[in-house]
Amino acid sequence: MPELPEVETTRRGIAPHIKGQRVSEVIIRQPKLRWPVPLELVDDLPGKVVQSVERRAKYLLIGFEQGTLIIHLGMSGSLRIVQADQEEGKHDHVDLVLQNGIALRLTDPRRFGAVLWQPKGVEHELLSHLGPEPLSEAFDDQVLVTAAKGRKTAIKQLIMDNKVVVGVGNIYANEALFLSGIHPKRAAGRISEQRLCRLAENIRIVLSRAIQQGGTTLKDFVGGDGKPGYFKQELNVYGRTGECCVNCGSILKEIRLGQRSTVFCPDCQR
DNA sequence: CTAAGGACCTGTCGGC
DNA sequence: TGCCGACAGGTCCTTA
Repeated sequence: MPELPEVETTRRGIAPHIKGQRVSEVIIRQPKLRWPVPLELVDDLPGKVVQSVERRAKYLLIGFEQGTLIIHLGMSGSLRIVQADQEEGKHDHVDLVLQNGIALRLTDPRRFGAVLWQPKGVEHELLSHLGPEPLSEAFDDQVLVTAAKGRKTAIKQLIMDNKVVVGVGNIYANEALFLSGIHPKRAAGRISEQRLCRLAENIRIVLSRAIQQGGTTLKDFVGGDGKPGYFKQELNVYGRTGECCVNCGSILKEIRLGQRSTVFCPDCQR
């Protein structure tokens, strides 16, 4: 589930519940995630106070005076606020129990997610080579132009490369390319500056609109009733293979690009 | 340096 | 109904 908009929605949802709270207990039921969950957290985290809840790319950063708890939701992860005594489900791997009686609970069936600890002072290796945030000023029009120069890579793979720009997942890569009228397979180096700028703009638009959508279901999400419904938004191409293009009516096609499903309009996207 | 593919996991769905 | 393969919103790591 988690693309950048959902991670941001999660961040906004959990922040008010955990910020300023002291950790009373850490429960690790399943340490085998993408990387082993550091078991020292069980002994070391209790007593510490959550100072900040931030996001970098799709990583959630829970800041303490002594360091940062890094959480990634992988492909199937979600974080929810629950009552600390709520019975755990099959894939509820980690609980951060807080002194106010609630717990931040990580659920992740596929276990591609991660929970890591980074002591204060040094940036974590995973975060140190990331490109600019797509919704920050650092993602200006030059970013794609520079990154695309001389590259033969398919443009879709370029915008999904975290070293170029972070947070553009499969769904929104497809959508942004559709809005820009660019064929996903087009060599990045063979796209005009003007079109690359349009693509950058559409990445911003698509992501911020999705965050707004996530925001509408924020309440339900935090209440523990379910997941954010942002993806109910109108997707133009993703998941619509074989259906009609909303622009021209042609049949949307699906191909594989770097093992990922890629949907586009063969007539609108060149 | 770039590019391509495998790896990590479980759950679900479509076809036979 | 049951089994099997393909596929799913991510991304690091190895290999060429």
